[in-house]
Amino acid sequence: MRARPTIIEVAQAAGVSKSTVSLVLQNSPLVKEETRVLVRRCMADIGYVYNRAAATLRSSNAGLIGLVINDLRNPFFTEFATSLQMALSVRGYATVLANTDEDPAIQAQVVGAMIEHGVSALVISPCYGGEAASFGPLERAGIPVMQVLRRVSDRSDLFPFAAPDYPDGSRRATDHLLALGARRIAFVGGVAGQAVAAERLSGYLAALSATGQEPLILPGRATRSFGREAAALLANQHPTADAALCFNDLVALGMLSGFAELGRPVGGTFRLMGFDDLEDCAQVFPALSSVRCNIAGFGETIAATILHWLENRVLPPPETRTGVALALRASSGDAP
Amino acid sequence: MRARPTIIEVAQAAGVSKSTVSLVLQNSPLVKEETRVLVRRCMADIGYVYNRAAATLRSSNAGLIGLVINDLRNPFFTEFATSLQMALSVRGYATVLANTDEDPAIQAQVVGAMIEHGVSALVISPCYGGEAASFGPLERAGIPVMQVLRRVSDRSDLFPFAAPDYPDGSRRATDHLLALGARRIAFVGGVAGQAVAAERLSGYLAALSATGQEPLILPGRATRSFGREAAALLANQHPTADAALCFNDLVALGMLSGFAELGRPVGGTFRLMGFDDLEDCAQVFPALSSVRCNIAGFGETIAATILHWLENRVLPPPETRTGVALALRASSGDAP
DNA sequence: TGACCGTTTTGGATCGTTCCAGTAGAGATT
DNA sequence: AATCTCTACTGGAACGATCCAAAACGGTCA
Repeated sequence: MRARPTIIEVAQAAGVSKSTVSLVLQNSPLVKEETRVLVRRCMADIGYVYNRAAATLRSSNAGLIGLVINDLRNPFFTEFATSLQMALSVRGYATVLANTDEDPAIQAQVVGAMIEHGVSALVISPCYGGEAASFGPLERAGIPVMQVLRRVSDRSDLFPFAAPDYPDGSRRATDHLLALGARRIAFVGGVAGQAVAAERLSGYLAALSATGQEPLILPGRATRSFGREAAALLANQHPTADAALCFNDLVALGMLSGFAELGRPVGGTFRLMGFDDLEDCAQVFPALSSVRCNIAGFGETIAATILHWLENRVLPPPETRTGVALALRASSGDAP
Repeated sequence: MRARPTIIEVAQAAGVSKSTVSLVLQNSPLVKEETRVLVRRCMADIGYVYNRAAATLRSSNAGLIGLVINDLRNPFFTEFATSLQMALSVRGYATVLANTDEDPAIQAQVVGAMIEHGVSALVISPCYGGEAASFGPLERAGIPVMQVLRRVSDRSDLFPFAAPDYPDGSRRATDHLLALGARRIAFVGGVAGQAVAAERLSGYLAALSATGQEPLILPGRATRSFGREAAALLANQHPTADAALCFNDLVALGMLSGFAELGRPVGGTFRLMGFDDLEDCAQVFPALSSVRCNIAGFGETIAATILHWLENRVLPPPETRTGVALALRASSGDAP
């Protein structure tokens, strides 16, 4: 377990100065090709590894990006985190990840830790509540920060926001159900007062208001188990409902098993749609129609946006909406 | 966007030396309670934030733990990563996470990046292949490294291994199916030649060999879509099979929808069990029996183990197996 | 009073880079 | 021949903490 070699040792081995070695490390055009090759070979021979802590101290650019997620166990966020991390890795940045489990106190703590670690930028899918404790320190740190998937701080000038176009998605999903002849469409899941729930609900309400159909809203947690309960609730309390648009796929998948349990088929007399288009949707039976957010593509877009901001000082617009599409399958009733 | 204050400014404000401030930061018992309080207040007043890069440079302890995962989109690994990260966070460590998507080249690259960032220790659920490119640099870096969930490097002395007791789990699951009267049990999913598949298969084979029943093995990828195909395959090619133990829950969930598609009920004449006990198992219909690995608890155990190694230089045993339990539900046929 | 002791505090060296001002040397220009 | 320009390289001063040997302080004791 020897101490790892430094650029000074590399410099000695190559017979140049440490400054030259440093320039080689930065791929500076100032060094002759010949010396560059020589230095690179000496590094390999000696087993040199770059010490980023030292570089960071001097140049305050750690090559670290923070990623804070409110609920990593939810596949929607996992997919986002994974695609973002991999895109950053390709560009030479490492990702410090933290899950907050929707807890503002944990969020404040991990944001603080990330600032200490000198992350160059931060992407946050925030939890609701306790904005000041997290966004205050971030503002003081003066690093690029993007809010994604949810807007919690209203300082979109400082913390630009990006998300799929949720209202458009639910509007189109509702229109689709209406076009298939649904007369009573429920909106199931989503906690009142949360921004994402409000957005997804708004498209549903907009589409319904054009028809005169009364909304039927069953709010609840965005989980499979709530979906199951909701299936029973809907069957018992609202027998006239002939379709449901769910807050997200988890709720819809839960409803699907709830209906299976009740022995009630889905896709014929009752049409069901989810939201997010998780991988599972295509694999369950009957296959679940959903609103595709292309979350992997979204993750890559965010990676590009934040790095562009970081490297070229180009502030993104305060709000970015990415397009959504319908993924139509058997559960909404138009597949064979 | 002012530069952030340093301990020197804190020292001036508090009227002490920078050394004292440093001692306060390290919670050293050498400083008087009175001065500690004074210094802490000055830090808060000034808005001081700790600069870990500087501390790391001097003391080479970054408070960063690397976590490398072969397939983060799989909920099993997500659950592990999340619980590990949160446990580390509580202990004051930040987590640098990378997904390798089962690609040895990506793995080598991210491991290199983590070493550059000076992670103090690393936890890796490795991909198969390309051991040298990842474990060579790790050995040279001389940091604590644990292999979890999969053993790929056979240097268990250098890279201790920890995983749930897979063979025991599949043995007990198979015994359970046998006890319920299953006469022909298939093992579905898992790629031959991979260590985890071999282990999970071994318990199945061990349990069967005691009965004289012939094994029936349908190898395949550990995905929902393979599970769906396997359901059809089993129904068509092996009609005598009356039970299946799957390589993991994804395969079992896929089979469950495959059988639903075929109109064949599960839980009565055909018994199905998964492996891992993902959250979904309890929510699908019929609820899926599985082998519970308590992966959240496993994540916390690993956090404790690696930190104990790091902080107290106590090398963990070369192999650790954590207990598993059966989670019995309707799909194996003994629930009402 | 002065030597001694334990508790707190302190200045200066140090970690491994990057940055900056400057130098050496080769060729072009006057 | 002297000056200028350009390229390629260099030495030393940062960056902001930690570490260490030593000093300051207050109290005890002979």
